[in-house]
Amino acid sequence: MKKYDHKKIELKVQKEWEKKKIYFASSESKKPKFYSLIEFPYPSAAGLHVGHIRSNTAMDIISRKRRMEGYNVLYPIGWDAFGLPTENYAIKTGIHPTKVTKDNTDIFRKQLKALGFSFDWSREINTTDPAYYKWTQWIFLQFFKKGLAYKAEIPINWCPKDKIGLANEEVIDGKCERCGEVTEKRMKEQWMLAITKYAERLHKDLDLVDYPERVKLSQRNWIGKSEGSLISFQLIVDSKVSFNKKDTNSKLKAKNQKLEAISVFTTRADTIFGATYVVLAPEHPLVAKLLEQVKNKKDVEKYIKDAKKKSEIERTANDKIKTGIELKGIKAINPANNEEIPVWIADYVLPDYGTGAIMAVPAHDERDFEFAKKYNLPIKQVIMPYNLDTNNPPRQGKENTKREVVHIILRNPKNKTILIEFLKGEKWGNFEPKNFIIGGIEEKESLIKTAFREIKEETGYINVKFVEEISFEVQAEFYAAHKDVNRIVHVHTLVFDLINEEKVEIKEDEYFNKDSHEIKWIPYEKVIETVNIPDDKMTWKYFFEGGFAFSEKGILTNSEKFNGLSSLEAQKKITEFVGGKIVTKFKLRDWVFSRQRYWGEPIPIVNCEKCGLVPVPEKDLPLKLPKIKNYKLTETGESPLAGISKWVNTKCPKCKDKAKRETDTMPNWAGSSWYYLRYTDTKNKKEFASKKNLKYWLGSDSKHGGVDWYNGGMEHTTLHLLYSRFWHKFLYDLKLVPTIEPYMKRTSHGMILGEGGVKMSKSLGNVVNPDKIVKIYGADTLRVYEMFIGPFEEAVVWNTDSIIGARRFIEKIWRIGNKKFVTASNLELKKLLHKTIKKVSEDIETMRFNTAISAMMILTTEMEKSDKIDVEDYKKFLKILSPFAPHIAEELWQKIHSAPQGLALGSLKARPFPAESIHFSKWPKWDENLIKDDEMKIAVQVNGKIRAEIVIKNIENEEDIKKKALSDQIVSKFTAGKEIKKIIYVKNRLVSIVV
RNA sequence: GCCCGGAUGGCGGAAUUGGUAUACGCGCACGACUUAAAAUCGUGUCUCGUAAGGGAUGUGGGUUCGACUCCCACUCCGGGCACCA
Repeated sequence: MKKYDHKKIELKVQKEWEKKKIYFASSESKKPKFYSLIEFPYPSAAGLHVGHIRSNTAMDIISRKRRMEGYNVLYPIGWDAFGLPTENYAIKTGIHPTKVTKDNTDIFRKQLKALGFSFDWSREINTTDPAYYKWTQWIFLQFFKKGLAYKAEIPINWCPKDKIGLANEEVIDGKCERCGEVTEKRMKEQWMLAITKYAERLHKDLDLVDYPERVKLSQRNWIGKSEGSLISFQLIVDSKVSFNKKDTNSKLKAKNQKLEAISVFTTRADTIFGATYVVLAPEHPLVAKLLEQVKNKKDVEKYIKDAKKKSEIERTANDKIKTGIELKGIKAINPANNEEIPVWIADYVLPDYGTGAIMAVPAHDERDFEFAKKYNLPIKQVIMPYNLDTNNPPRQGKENTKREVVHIILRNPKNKTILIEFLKGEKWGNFEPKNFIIGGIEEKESLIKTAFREIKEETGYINVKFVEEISFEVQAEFYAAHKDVNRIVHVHTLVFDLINEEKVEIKEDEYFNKDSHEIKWIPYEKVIETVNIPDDKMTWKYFFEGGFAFSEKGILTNSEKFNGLSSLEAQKKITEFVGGKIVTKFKLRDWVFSRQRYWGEPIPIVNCEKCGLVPVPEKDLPLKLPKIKNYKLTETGESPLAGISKWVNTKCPKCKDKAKRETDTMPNWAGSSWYYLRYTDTKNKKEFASKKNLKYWLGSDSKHGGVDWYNGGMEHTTLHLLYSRFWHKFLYDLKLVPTIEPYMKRTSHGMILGEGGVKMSKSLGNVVNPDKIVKIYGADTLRVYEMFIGPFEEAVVWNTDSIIGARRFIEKIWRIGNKKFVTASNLELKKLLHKTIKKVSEDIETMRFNTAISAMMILTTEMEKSDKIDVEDYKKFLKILSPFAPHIAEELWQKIHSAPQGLALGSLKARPFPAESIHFSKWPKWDENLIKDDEMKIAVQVNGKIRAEIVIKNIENEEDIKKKALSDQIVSKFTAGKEIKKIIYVKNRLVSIVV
């Protein structure tokens, strides 16, 4: 037999496939359809990346398997060719982007064909083709007509180097995603798409689709849905400032001096009694109005001006210190308790989230806390942590008793220690508490008086001095064994200092005596690790660190009639009480849709002085990009199109007067937002795709239809994937697509990293050239290698040295083809084959390609050893191999069909394609009976340690197996003289003996 | 800071989801074939120990007859978000 020659085989097979157009997907078929999709590549000058090959091969394997399972498969390919790199290249070289794109796609096409992907090349699309972008523009006009595409003067992220406005998503760490230049804010009139109108549906419909959880999660986070309350705070002229203090009617008059009310958004209405000030964003529209009433107008104006000047980097810097300024002479009224509280302006409040104004609750919000500390604003606790004692939880059926309790931090300031009580014995179950001095408050007794009494009773110290009450209360619930009741205690913590060591004798009783009770002085820094009840731990931390914001939910305190409610209950009740409204807000912003660049779809709108923004009539689409000589950017930030007066100056489609064209182009996310729809009907001149074809390829079940399987990168989760879901939903609303979601199933490949575990990049010089690998090892080897390299959904490191393993596997398959085949079967081998069919069939579905290949490697090793291979078995093996290594599988398949039985294949020259392609043969089924083993080895454990291995037969019952295990020589050595307590038998796995 | 991943031999990675840890591949060592080399095939390859046996899945604890797998605390690495009230 001739040596395996990948070059000859692969080229021949590929030509044959192309000639017979075997991957052509007809939209008229009785077969069930399967639409598999990869993200179409951007045809960069660098050529195909090994990462492209990874995801393309994976979906190729799935597509090929589906064809063999009888599906009519659409596996299309195209080019996402608009965008900056091509344009920048054009600027540098003067070569027209169209030409650059053509050259690059030619290279990509050749490379992809060399890898043997089963794309339907007749459906190739290109986003820069006017026949394609005609429909991108057409869809944009539909957005415009529905009022979802609009122009707005907004601060945009401006990259001074690329001279382009960027969407928030394209700014990474305040820098341009493409060139790394620090971006700045600029006010600019931009085209926007109202994706926020779809926020709720984009969020909710994730329930319908089969995406990886982490993808759903990050989309949900990006959309950022939160439910909260809108609450109005009445603003008034500060009574103290405006009126003479002697005026007895000052409060009344102040009430008459009502200003505007401000609406705040909060998710924590339960904390409103702790709202000690309100804050407006510097950009808040009300600020200008209020300025008239403000006493410190000049300072406030200066602050606002400075805030605007700050760059994005400065505003979002990690260690940014919060700044703000009070609006003097103005107060807000907290609607919960009618207290007058100050009004501030600060840039930590974002203008475009919620209402651009907040109620600040420093005790329960970290940002407000930080701000309050800096400007000495009051901090008032209204939420108590709720500590359920897990060592000693409340018991069902026991009486619940409420108690006010005081915990005392008794300090010895001389040696910086505090007193901790140690309770011993089993009074608290098997938990031994270590805590501060604790005492219940007797009726009508003050906290301080109680504390003095408890200190004396429990420690004997009499000379102590009250220092302060910690403004951090806690609620705890536990079972009090000595009283047989459940306790709900409200803990107040007081700090005392020891003046001297003078003591009286301690009275002992049953609960409280020397044997069970001990007191120790613990240094400050050891308190946290010593104390073991959560209440004291938290309170100490609060005291020692000088306070913190407790931002979790809990139980209300200092909130008048709402005291004792849980946060959740209180949110609704308080919102109602203050006349607020429950609303939903989203983090998602509208999509900035303009780019001031040349190489994109022109926005088909005409600016007419009389008629305003007028859409280009649909019959005039596509609005083609004009040919220009100079792609250089304008200093004004306008698109290069603005310089082509012949193109810009046009007539208004409505009134026929002189008008100017829109010169902005669309972002490169536009073409990719709907490309999967065009694939269903690439040549259609009347519609972006016919309803018939859409219905065939997406399905007619609106809730459960769409592309069957879409694989792509994690980096597109919040960009492309979200954008295209938005477009699709919009088109669904226009009844132009049959399903509410574009993609039924989404999977994500991991990146291929360069050697050393770093990203492949030109600058690091670790980019692997796939052409070279294909030349040396062949496409089949490269495909197998990339699938074998590691788990598909995780990042893997490229290692050129390991490719040889994949090549050896392919060569081994070739050598097996040189064996003499028989019709008699080798049962052991047959069994292994069927196990492998099962494994490969299942692993492909879960994208565990690496273990599928591993199983086939084991099978081929056994095949090569065997001198009897049933030709039908070998054919089955070739079938399961064929999605992974389609060329060699096809070649051997064709040889078998031209070989007389019993003859080594190698002696024959295969006529090309005497039989139908292997890729349309029937996917083999495994025989369950052949998979079962009638004899197997299982392990025997004694006390959890593996001691022996026994052989059992399928037919043996559990008792026999246990007996066999016990009678084993080695096992009996370990069980000798010991009592057997338990024997556990796990079917077909092991016997575990406990002695 | 928050969210999501991850950590297993010299290396890439397996482990039926709680049941014989290290499958498969790379590398390495030895052997066969060869005048020789390459290729190929075979054998071995976590670790300590002559053996019996012991120890190992980032660290420390826990649950269990039994833990890479579950729970708690932590370390390191990768990715995303970042004042979203």
